Amino acid sequence: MFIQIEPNSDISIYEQLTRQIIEGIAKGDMQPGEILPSVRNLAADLGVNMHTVNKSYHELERKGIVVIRPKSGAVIRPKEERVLNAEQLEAIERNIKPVVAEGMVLGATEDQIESMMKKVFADLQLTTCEGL
Amino acid sequence: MFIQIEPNSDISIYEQLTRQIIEGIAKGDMQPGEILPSVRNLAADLGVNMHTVNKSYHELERKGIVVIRPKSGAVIRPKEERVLNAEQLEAIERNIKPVVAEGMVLGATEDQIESMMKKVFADLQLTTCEGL
DNA sequence: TTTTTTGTTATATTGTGTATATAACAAATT
DNA sequence: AATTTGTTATATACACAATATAACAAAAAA
Repeated sequence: MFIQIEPNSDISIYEQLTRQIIEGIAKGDMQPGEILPSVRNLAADLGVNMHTVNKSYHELERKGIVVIRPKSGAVIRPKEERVLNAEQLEAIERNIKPVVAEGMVLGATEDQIESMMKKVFADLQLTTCEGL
Repeated sequence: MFIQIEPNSDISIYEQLTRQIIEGIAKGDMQPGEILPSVRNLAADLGVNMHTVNKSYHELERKGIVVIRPKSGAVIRPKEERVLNAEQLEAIERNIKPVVAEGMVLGATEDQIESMMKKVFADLQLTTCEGL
């Protein structure tokens, strides 16, 4: 995995880790069904504490992205299981709202925000090759 | 102003305040050029500390949404001054990225995310009446 | 079946950020 | 002249982030 932690970021380490793992899955760097590195191994690789990685994995489980098998590992949920329920849809909308509002107030048009979204979407899905 | 603070939220008070002020401006509840309530008044209204409100106002200034005139007040920047610079565009994109990535991994399609964005956009711009 | 690795749990410490409280200051406003 | 304003300073309490160490029991590997 290609994860880069910035210790002096205003984003906490476990949050940086969580985001980068999510982006990694989105990009296809990590396939559904795969097991994430053990908390001890990844912690050693990144030079952070075991518990910080563990916290990130549990955050991913809370979001419904991985399933933690006790004493075994964190498995990326297969695509079949990724059916958006109402709760998750609301969570996404709750996340989008402040971002869009801030963009609007700063003077961005709907088109600008939409094209930004599409750009991000395209960047992430570049290596996924959905249709194959 | 119609601001509601949830003390037991996982979002900090000054962050809740910042978001709701931004949404208020987006909706048109507060017009550009208007002066935000004094930190002491708003703090008293909401039942929070003066410094918490002050922190929120400075966060709004950092984002480029208000201008603080020392010993006077925080003024909502007029629309004419709202020209998105490169830095702000990057900030918006940086905010959008993790939200879109999470949505994708949870199984949302580009269309789903796009329509969610448009819904949020429409809700916020409902009372703005741009063209009048 | 040993040995190793695994996540889990517990305790403790350090540092940072949030939020509050109180007070005083000087400039702006009334 | 009196009040209100943001600013600055100090102090306290609390929660969270991150680390360190240790021990445990189950899973995986030898």
